Amino acid sequence: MIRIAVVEDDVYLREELIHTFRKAGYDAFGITCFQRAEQELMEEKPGLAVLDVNLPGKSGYELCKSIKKRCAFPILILTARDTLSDELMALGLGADDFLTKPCHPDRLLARTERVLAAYARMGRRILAGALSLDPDTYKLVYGGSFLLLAETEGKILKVLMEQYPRIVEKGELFAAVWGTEKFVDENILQVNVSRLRKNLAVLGLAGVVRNIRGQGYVLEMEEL
Amino acid sequence: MIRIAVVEDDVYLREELIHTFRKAGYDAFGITCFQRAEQELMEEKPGLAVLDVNLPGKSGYELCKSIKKRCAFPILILTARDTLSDELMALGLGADDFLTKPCHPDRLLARTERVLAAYARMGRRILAGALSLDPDTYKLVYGGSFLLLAETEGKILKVLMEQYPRIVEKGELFAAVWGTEKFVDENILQVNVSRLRKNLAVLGLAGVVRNIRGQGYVLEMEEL
DNA sequence: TATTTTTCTTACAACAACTGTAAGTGGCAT
DNA sequence: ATGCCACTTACAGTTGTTGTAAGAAAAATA
Repeated sequence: MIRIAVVEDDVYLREELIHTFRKAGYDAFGITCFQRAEQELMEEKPGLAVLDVNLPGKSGYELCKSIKKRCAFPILILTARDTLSDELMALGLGADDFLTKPCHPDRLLARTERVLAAYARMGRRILAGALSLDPDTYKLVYGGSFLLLAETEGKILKVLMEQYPRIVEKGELFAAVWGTEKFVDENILQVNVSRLRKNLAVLGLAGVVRNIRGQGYVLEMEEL
Repeated sequence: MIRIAVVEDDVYLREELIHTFRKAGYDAFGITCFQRAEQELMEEKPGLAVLDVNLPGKSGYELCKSIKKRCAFPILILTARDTLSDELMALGLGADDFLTKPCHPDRLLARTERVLAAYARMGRRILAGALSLDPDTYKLVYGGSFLLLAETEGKILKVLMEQYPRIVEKGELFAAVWGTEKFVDENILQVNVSRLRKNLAVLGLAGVVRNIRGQGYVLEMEEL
């Protein structure tokens, strides 16, 4: 069953949204601790998130922006204000759709289904900055062109993207790629990072995989 | 430059839309012959199509539906009526977004960019019925699961999907897959079709690739 | 039913791509 | 200046993909 996170401070509206989703067969749940909303969303990894932009504390727009930088699930923005600039702002932040309160259940569900169908059809992807990686084929899409990575290189990049923008220790990489913390040969990682870098350079992504001496590897990108 | 097709019967609105797109750096053009709109769209293969649903003759909804069955470009529905049922209908037909007239240029461009970004990010795909194929990796997505095809099998399926629901002659397949009409060994096609079928069966797609004795192969699907 | 044509299936060997090993070079830090 | 860490290139084993070959099954024709 598809899980949907509802981030909304108004109790009544939140429960109504959750109820609407549950009746339609989704596994909806509310997030009430807005300080930890981002963290919770990244841990839960729902199939979709509905996000009120008028949250107390951190702006919902900020939340949307920082989630979209590295999340793989779609986000529906919900707002009371119905101005064009709000809508443009939301879409500019990478939201997948924009709905105004009050919102008819049928409209909510229609938009939800459309977004989910689009995501399902393209298959799941891992996003980090402007990079988009298919975790099954290791096809990396960036700025209109793409690159097909070999399995090992793809796995390394996948971990780096999932953890972006964190530094990933070499032990973690060994665990994720070869299934063991205890790396027999330190060199094999370097060989594959080297190959990965050479391939990324073709896309104009030279210098993106950086080594932090004694710590591990990071993805480093300026652009969104 | 990205090409945008505008299908709208009102001259003024059409020119205004085209002008808005051109000013934003798109290569927009109008389609006026609505009888041939579908055919023209399939030939032109624009990067996006804006479609008025209140066209003379064939309903815009019908047009959207039949295009979406086998097109790979996004469609924006434009309508004068602003009822919920119109919107639900449009989204149900597979439209990528829904806008009401009159539409502010900024909103139009924002929605356009969002849809194009989504398509660019997922990379181009070939659609036929409920099947979605990545023509670079030959990853086939269907109903929540997926399958990675080998190159030759993928090429065959790609041609069948591109031509869906037409029957494809064996000569065409040889031309597209091996680059020659004159097939040295008739058998190699059968071998690969056989392998393709076996793989498709895993996804529950047994019987989808059909042979028409003496003519060629077709995709046959009931569902959307 | 017998015969011919077309299509389908399985096994096998050549080939290409990917992976890890090995060995040596380069760069950073104390 | 020395030692450690990171990088690069070449090579060989392994894996998966491709086309060939040969025979079985199915459909049309007589």
